[in-house]
Amino acid sequence: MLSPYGLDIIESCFTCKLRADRLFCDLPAGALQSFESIKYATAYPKGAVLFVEGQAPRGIYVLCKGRVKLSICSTDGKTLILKVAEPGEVLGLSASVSGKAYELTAETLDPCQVNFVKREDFLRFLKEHGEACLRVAEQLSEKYNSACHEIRSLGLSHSAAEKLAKLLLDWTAKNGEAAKVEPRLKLALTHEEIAQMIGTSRETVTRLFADLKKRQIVQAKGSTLLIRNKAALKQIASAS
Amino acid sequence: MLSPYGLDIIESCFTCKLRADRLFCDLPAGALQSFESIKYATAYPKGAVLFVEGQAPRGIYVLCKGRVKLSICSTDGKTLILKVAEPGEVLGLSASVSGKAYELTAETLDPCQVNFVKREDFLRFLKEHGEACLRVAEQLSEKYNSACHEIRSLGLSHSAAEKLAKLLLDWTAKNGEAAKVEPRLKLALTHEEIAQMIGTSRETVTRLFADLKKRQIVQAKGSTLLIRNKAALKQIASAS
DNA sequence: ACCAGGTTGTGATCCGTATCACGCAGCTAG
DNA sequence: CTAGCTGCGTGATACGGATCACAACCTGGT
Repeated sequence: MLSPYGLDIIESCFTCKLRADRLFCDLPAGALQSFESIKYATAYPKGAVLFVEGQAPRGIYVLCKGRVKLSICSTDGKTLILKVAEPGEVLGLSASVSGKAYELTAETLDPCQVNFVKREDFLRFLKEHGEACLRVAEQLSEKYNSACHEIRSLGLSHSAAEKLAKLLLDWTAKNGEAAKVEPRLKLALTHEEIAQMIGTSRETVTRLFADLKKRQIVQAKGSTLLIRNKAALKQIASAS
Repeated sequence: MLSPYGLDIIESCFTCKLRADRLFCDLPAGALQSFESIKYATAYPKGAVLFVEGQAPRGIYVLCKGRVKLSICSTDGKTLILKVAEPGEVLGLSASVSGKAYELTAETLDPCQVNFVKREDFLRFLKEHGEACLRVAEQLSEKYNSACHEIRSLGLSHSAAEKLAKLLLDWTAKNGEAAKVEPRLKLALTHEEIAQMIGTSRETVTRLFADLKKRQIVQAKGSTLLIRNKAALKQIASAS
C-alpha cells in the first residue's frame, strides 16, 4: 500500500497492534470482519479537517494513527480545544448515532490514518451486531465522562493557574510519567493552543509559565518540560 | 397502588402516556416486557437525592414524573447546575454503562416517580435486547450533545448577561412558547439556582434581571416572566 | 400576628485577567 | 542577506464580576 504523508499504513484491524487495548476496536471476529468490509482506510496530512461543527453527520472516523484536535468555536472566532484525540478513539460517533450535526470540529495535528465508515453502513452494522452496539455505548459514556470533566474545569475551577496546573498533571498522567517524581513531558502545542484548551488568553499562559519557572515548579528544556515539584503543582490545581 | 408524596403513580410502562414520544421508553413489546420485569417503580419526595457525584454506579433511574436537578459540585462547595431533567429521561446511564462513578448529583425538585433498574440487570438486559442498546446509544448521544452545549456556553460566551439571555430563550423554547411574540415562562428556580446554572453569582443574576426590566425587555408578573422584547434578548444572547 | 429563614435588591470594594501595544527571537523563502 | 511570518515575553490599562455587607421582603409555621 502507498504511504502518503510519510505514514506507514496499518493494513487491517486484524493485524493492528492497538486493537487489544482500545475500547471500540477490540470486537469479536465476526463483527470485526463485517466492520472491515464497510470501512474505508484513508490518510490525511497534517492540518486536514475531518469534519466541522454544524455539518450534518457523514459517518464515523476511527483514528488509527496520529493525533486529532477536537475543538468548538464561537461565532466571533474564539476557539476552545476540548481534547486531543489519540489512536483508538472514534470521532463523530455521537453525531452519527443521533443524526444531529457534529458538535465539534476535528482537525489533524499530525499526518493521520483513519478508518471512515458511512453513517448508513454504520447504523446497519450496529443493528446486526449487538456486541458492537454495547461498545459504542461504552465509547459514548467515555466521551460523556470527559465532557463532564471539561465542564467541571470550565465552570468551577475559576483561576487560570488552577486550570493550567490540572492540564499539566493530566498530560503527565497520559504519558505514563505519572509515577515518576520529576516527570517530563513534551509540549507539542503552542501557548495559543494551550490557552484555547483552558479557556484563557495566550498572554496569561505565558505569564503563568513564567511564574511556574520562577517558583522552580517547572523547568523548560527546549520543548520538553521538566516538572520539578509535582506536589506544588497539585497544590495549585486543587486550590479553592 | 399507594400515592405517596401526593403522586398519582403510573402503573406500567405499557399504559404510560409519555411512552410514544420519549427516546428510551418507546421500546418494542418484547424488550419492554423484559424491562418491566427488572424495574423497580419507586417514588421520592421533593429534595431527595437519587445519587451523588463520585458514587459507584448502582443502576439507572428512568424519570417518569417530576423534575430532577442535575448538578456538579466542586470541593469548596460551589455548585453548577447542568440541567433540570424532565420525565422520559434516563439518569445515571453513562455511569452504569461504563462502570465509572456517577459524574453528577441528581436531586428531585418535585415529588418524583422513578423506575430504577440495577446495573447488573440492566447490562444483562442490554445484551439480550439489541434494539434497546441502540436506544441507549441514542440517549447517550443526546446527553453528550447537551454537555457540548454547556461547554460552549461556559467556555465561549463570556459575559454573564449573554448566558442569562440564552437560558431564558432556551426555557421559552422548551415550554412551547417559542413561537409567541411575547412568551411567558414560569420561574421555578431561585436566583441562586439560576446563578448556578450559568456559573455566576446570585447578586449578578439579580442585577441582570433588574437591568432587563429597566430596559423593558422582560416584565415580572408574580413568579411568571413576560418577555416583551424577544429580539433584544436574542441580541444580547448572540452579542460577541 | 409574629418571628425565623429563605429570597431578593443594591451599594462599595477589590482582584483576576482580557486586551492593547509593543519588542524580540527564530525559521523560511525569496 | 533581508523581509516576513509565527510564536514568545512583558508592561500598562480597563473592566467585568466576585465578594462582603446590609436592608427590605415574602413565606409558612406556632
